[in-house]
Amino acid sequence: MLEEGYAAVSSRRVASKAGLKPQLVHYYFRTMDDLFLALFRRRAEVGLQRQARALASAQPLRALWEYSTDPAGTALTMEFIALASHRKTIRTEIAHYAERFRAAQIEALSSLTERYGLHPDTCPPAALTVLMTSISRVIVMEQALGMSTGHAETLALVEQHLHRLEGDLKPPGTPRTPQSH
Amino acid sequence: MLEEGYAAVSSRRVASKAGLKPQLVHYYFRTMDDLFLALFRRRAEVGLQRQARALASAQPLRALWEYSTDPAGTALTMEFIALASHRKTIRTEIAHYAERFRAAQIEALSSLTERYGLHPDTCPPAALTVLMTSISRVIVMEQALGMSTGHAETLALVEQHLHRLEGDLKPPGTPRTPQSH
DNA sequence: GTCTATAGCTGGATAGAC
DNA sequence: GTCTATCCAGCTATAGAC
Repeated sequence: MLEEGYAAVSSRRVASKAGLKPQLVHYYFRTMDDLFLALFRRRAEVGLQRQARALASAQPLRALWEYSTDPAGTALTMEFIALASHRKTIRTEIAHYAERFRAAQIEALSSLTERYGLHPDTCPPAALTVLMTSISRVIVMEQALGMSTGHAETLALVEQHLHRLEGDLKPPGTPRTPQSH
Repeated sequence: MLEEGYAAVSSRRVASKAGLKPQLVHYYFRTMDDLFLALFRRRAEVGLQRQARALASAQPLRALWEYSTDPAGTALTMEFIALASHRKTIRTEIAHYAERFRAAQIEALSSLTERYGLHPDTCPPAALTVLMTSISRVIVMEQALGMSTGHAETLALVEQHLHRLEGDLKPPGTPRTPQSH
């Protein structure tokens, strides 16, 4: 899917990669759409857990931002969205999971608004999640195409806000305030 | 392309829509990629002109926003991007035109910064174009999937900023200040 | 579960007549 | 420019043997 797109994923090629006969693919997944659905669900469940860990970390916004700027993950997600645009059953499934991702983000960010002193009118949590998703997705997508104009300025803007809300970037194990032992 | 995706565009189907034989498609465009390239270029040139008109209007930001939230246009662009992800020649061409679109936006917005009293540090024109592109593209994409969570809040945020910078939405023919004749 | 065999379709692209 | 003819390849999916 990553190298040649969803349309290049055939039962023959999948079987060949697995060292099996193409008919076995149809034995496990009757249609190719069934295979895509199974693949998407497994990926989405793992992703939901990773996102939950990110949102529970010491710097939730930074962790979320790093998670959403992963190039390989974004590329595969875009491929699934392209597929979903033309298959109703897959579209329904993707929309369902995407709403779960977003709901978890909104819930986590809502509990941060007072801690961070965010005015709900200036930028409600729901809008913040859409903003972060949009920016990361489009920049990663454009990078994959070889574009770069405006990226540095936009990333600087994001970093500026992240810094204001969560301070410097700290490695995962580092406590927010130095502790003596 | 819109209904079934770029992978469903074949010389046979194109010819059939045109009431001709498939071989004629190969006569005019040796390969299918040549056909996609020609289609993309024609669309891009028209788009550049439309964008230029939008940026030269009385409310450039609003006009740009309306232009970039067109569902059909966005869907087709996303289809070309999906195609470009897997064909080098098409990727190069799309990146080239996308940079031209962006450059025109940045140039137009740069001349607006002082008129609108925008601080270049708060939001440089280059970042503003990336922001508007990102938000519109992702929201339109999500709407196509049937998602809606967070859209209202985000659109309200955009409208709020558009209003601050360019006032109310006025129909194209309406002058910014009432004029007597 | 894994295989062989097979039906039936769709596709890109070229050669050469007119 | 448009056609006929053609090659060769790829694909999904099912039936049925072992």
